[in-house]
Amino acid sequence: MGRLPCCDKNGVKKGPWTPEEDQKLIDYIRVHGPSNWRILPKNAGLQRCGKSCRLRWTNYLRPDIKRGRFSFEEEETIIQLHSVMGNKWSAIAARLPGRTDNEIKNHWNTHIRKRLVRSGIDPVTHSPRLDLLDLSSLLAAILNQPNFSSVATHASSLLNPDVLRLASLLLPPQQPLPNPNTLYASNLDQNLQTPNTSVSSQDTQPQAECTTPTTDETSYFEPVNARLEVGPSDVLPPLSESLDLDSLMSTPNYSPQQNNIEAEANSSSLFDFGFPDNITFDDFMGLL
DNA sequence: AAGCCGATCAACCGCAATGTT
DNA sequence: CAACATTGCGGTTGATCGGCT
Repeated sequence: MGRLPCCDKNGVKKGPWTPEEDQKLIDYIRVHGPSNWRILPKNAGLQRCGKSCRLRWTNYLRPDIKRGRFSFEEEETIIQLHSVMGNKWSAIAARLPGRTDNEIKNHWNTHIRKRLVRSGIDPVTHSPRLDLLDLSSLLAAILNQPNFSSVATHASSLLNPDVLRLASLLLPPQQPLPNPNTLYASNLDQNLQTPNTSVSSQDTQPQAECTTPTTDETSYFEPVNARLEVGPSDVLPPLSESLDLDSLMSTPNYSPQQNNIEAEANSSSLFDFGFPDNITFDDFMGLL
């Protein structure tokens, strides 16, 4: 079917709104309510398209809009909801009173997504991106430290355990990995459960322990025998796929069906540790 | 001081969904 | 039921600002 333009382009102003225009829109809606956006600009004395008026109202002028920095709780909620809903910004906004879909979308694209990428988490699948790091150089740098044990302990609180485990796989043969079971012998006694076995990047389940310092640290260095049974090709997609920069930085179409209920639960635990109320998400990520 | 560059976010565009005649 | 109107949504753009050289 044919579509008429949403408004007559002639004589319709575009670009940033002036305070006078804002006031006209507010005054009109205060009296008549937000309805029939097509005739609203004409009745309100605005040289604007109805669509522009609606956007200005819903995204900026509405009295119930909360502005300012996103709190950590809000950001965590966004991450959790995005892991389940994907780019359904309006649905996410519906769960965050006072925030608009546009605001959440902008915040995701400019802050959250970049930081997830930087910390090795795929912002689309919310699972660790093992392909983002120069793993062998990372691990070599760690191993070259005089006090490897302390460095590893520190790094383990920052890095995805799967990344470290994979790094051990990718190490050149001339750099034998110190026996992790010795390094973490004291911890093994407390961690008798079955270690993680799969680090497939195609596994869409978020790795909850990724940034959680309190989880199974011994899994970073699970028994060598187990690691030797798989090779890098078993845990990484082909390079042509994994190193596509566009795919890293873009947010492609996303199917919520890819994730199951467990993904929702796990994603929420991504940042599931004690967090002071007076620190923001920005502050937290700046520490990493 | 000027120019460059990246980050941010308000606003726009196009399409899909929904409502109305 | 088709045609059209309206609204909602997500992706993208571009103006602006601050930091850096």
